[in-house]
Amino acid sequence: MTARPKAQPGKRTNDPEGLRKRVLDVAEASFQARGYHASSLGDLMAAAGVTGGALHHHFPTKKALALAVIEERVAAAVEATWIAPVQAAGSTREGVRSVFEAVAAELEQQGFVRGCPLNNLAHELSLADPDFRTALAGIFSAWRQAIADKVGADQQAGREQDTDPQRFAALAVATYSGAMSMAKTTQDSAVLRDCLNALEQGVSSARAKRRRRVLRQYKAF
Amino acid sequence: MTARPKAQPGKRTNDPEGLRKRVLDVAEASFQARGYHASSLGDLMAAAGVTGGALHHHFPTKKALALAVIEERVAAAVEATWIAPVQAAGSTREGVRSVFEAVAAELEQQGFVRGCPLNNLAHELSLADPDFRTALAGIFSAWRQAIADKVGADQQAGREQDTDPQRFAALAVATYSGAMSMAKTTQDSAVLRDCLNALEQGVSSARAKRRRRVLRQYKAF
DNA sequence: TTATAAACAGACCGGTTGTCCTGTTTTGTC
DNA sequence: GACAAAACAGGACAACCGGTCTGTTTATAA
Repeated sequence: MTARPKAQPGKRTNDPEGLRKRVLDVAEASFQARGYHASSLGDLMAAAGVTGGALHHHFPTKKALALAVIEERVAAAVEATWIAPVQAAGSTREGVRSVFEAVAAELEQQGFVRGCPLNNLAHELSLADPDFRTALAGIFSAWRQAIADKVGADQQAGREQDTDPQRFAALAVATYSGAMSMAKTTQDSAVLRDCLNALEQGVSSARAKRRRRVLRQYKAF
Repeated sequence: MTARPKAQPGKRTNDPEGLRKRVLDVAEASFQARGYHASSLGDLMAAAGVTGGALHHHFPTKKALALAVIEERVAAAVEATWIAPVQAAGSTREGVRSVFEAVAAELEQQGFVRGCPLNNLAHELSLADPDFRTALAGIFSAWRQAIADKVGADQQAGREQDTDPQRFAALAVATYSGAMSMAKTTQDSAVLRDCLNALEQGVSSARAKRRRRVLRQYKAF
């Protein structure tokens, strides 16, 4: 009865990749639901079924863990939720609409709004540490650029001629971010549809504006 | 040498209102810059020059302090920054434009983006506590309603006939919130102007759309 | 097998946090 | 001036946090 080797002696199996994934899963969920500062490493260890030694082996500090969550998980979430669907869509407008509707539908099905992972962490960590801010800003930049590129592709196809790609991309990202912020606070996803409709009314009427302008040019000749 | 009455004996002056104001000032600034969880009461006490007993007398818990900051300071900031200027403006569009430009100019002058007080706290606290969420949601609601009412006033003056007040208000609030989020993360206020320009292009061309529609009606006759 | 490093376990520690508590001083009221 | 309540001072404390440390087990390669 000198040394008690845990429950069963000698039944451990090293699985560094699996353990790392488990930790990231738990951290991503907890950061999303409770935020960075409100998530203690003790809670994460318990939720992931991981000891302190193992956690420290993979992520030396809490900051390193958060940085991994941002770079691997949050960036991937933005890529999967926004960038890929927009790129795959027939047009920027269709892409934006499909994302808004998909997210709204998902929120309504869940009945609970956790908010945008990127914006959640961005608000809490952007001013806390330059490394956090840089990582988060990079994701925002990629997100916005993907939409701007899509507008550019539309324009090369003869559409959206009087839409400024960068400006529209900023508007789309900002509208979604802000709508998710309101949806999270009010716990009501309806604001997403309101914003989408208002956004589309403006964008679609931009086409009308262009037609009228072209019409005037023809008249002028 | 039994009891040592601080530095100078008997030179205290009670100033409950002033002390309370000082605490709220410091808390508002710290919550804005570092967030709720990252702001310790010890830091706030030191910054405000207040002892633990005095702080506890006015704000029994940290939550009570945060609730006071939200209800008294954040709500007032939204009122002063957004609601009052929009109500005072000649039109909704002018009001929104003036607010965006005023904030952008202020940020450029400061050279630093701290973000929107309401959104900062909303992201961190909405899911943390129902009382927080309710208080924050109320501010969002008042903000949005003020803009919607202004659109309604425009419509009674014969303008913005095909603009949905609630939808446009949601879009304006969301765009600003999201733009501030990006500006904070990138530490660049330019995105505010991008969003404003994109927003105005959409909104102003909505007028064009209506004119065209009216024109068609006349042609039809 | 044996050497070697990676992977993991688990206790430990200094510092911090929010809150509470007791006591003292000031203020208002009769 | 007496008295009660409000305002304030400041220490104490238990819980918790993140990080470190030592030691053990597992995998890898020679």
